[in-house]
Amino acid sequence: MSNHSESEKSLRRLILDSARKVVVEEGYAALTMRRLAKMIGYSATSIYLHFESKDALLHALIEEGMDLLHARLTEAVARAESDADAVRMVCREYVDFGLDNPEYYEVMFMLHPQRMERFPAGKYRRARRNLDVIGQAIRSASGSDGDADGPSLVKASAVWAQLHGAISLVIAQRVDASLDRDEFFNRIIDGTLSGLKLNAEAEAQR
Amino acid sequence: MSNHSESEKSLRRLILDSARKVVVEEGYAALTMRRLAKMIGYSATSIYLHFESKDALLHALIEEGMDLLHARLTEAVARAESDADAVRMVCREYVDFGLDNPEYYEVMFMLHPQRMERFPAGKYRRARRNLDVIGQAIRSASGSDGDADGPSLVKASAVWAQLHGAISLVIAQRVDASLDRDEFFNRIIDGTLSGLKLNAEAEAQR
DNA sequence: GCACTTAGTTAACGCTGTTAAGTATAAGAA
DNA sequence: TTCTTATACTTAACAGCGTTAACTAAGTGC
Repeated sequence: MSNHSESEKSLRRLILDSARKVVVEEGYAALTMRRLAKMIGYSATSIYLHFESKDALLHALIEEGMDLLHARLTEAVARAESDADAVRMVCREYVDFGLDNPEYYEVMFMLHPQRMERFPAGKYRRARRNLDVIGQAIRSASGSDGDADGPSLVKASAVWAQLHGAISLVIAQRVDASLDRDEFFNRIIDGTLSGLKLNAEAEAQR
Repeated sequence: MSNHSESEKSLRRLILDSARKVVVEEGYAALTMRRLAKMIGYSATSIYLHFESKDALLHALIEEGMDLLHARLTEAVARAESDADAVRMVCREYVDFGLDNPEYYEVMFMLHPQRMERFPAGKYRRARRNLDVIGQAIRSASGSDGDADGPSLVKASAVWAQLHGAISLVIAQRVDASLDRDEFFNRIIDGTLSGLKLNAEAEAQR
C-alpha cells in the first residue's frame, strides 16, 4: 500500500496543495515536477499516477482558483445593498481577488498552457460560473427589461475583459511605475460601470 | 570572415527575421534556440554572439513590434477627421493590430519573460511611446482644459488596459466561442470612450 | 612571422516533461 | 497455503531545453 508514513490525506491532495503553494509563493516558473516531487517526498513519476500531465495538474489548480473566485464574487453580491450596488461590488471584488492572488490569477487567466485547446469541459463550466455571476448582477441591475439591450453574455464579457485588462497589466508590471493604482482601478471600475449605462437618468444618451 | 554563402544582410537580422517568422507562424512555444539555429544554417551558439540570451532576442522582437504598432497608431491619428474621432480611431487601430498579429501581440504584451525585471530601458521607452499616442489623442480631444480631469497618464493607461483585456482574452481563446466578436469589441470601444466623458454633446454615438 | 581579433564550431552541464520497465506489497481466489 | 493479480511506487532513460567553456579557422595589423 501507500503508507508513505505521512499520508493521511490522499496523495492527490498533497500534490495539489504543494503545487498551489509553489505557484502562490514563487510563481508558475518555479513549478517543476521534480521539485514538486521532492517537496512531497515521492518520486516525480508518482505525480503522473494522479495527473495525466503537468498541464492537467495546472488545470486542477485553475479549477480550485475558479471556485475560490466564485465564492468571493457571490459573497460580494450577497453583501450588496442594492442591485446597482451589486455590480460595483462584484467588479471591486474581482479586482481585489486578482491583486490579492497575483500568482493564482496568472495561472487562471494569463497563462497559455500548451494543451488548452483540448481543455476538459468541466473547467470551462467553472470559469463560466464566474462570468454568470457578473452577468446575473448586470441583469438584476438592468431592471425588468432583461435582455432588451443586447445579450447579457456580451455585456458580462465586456465587463470582465475590461477588469481583466487592468489586473493583468498591473500583475505583469507593464503599467508605469509612477501610476497611482487606486486611481487607476477606480477609473477602470467607473468606466466599466458607466459603459453599462445602468441607471435610467444616466441613459440620457443612446 | 563570415561568408556563410547566404549572408548578404547581417546574421543578426537573419536571426531576428527567422525568430519573428517562427513566433508569428507557430507561436512563442515553437521558438527554441536549436530550432532557430537549424533554420538559419548556423549553430545554436552563434545566436549568442548577437543576443545575450533568448530573452534578449525576445526583447528585440518586442521592440520591433512596438515600432510597428507605433506606426499604425500614428497613422490612425493622422487619418482621423476630428480630435474626438482620433481617439476612436486609435482605439480601433490598437484592437485591429492585436487581432491582425495575435502571436506578435502575445509576445509584446502577454508574455512574462523571466528577466523582464531588468528590462533594457529602451524598450520601456518604445512601449511608452505607444501609450503617449493614446494619451495625446485623449488630450487633444479633451479640449483646452488639458489635465483638468485627472492626469492623462491614468486616463491613457485605463484606455489601454480596457482594450488590452478584450484583446488578450480573445487571443488566449478564453472568451465564449459563441460570443459575437464584432459586437464585443464595439462594446469595449464604446464603453472605453464613454468612460472618458470627452464632450457630452458629441456623445450622441451608437 | 607573430600577435590579435573575428566568426564560428563541438561538447557538455544541468535542467525540463515524460515514458517504459521494474519492484515490492497487499488482496483475492484456488 | 499457494498462485495470481492489482496497487503504489521506484529507477533509468529519452529527447529536448537554454546556456557555457573551450576550441578552431581565417583574416588584420605591425
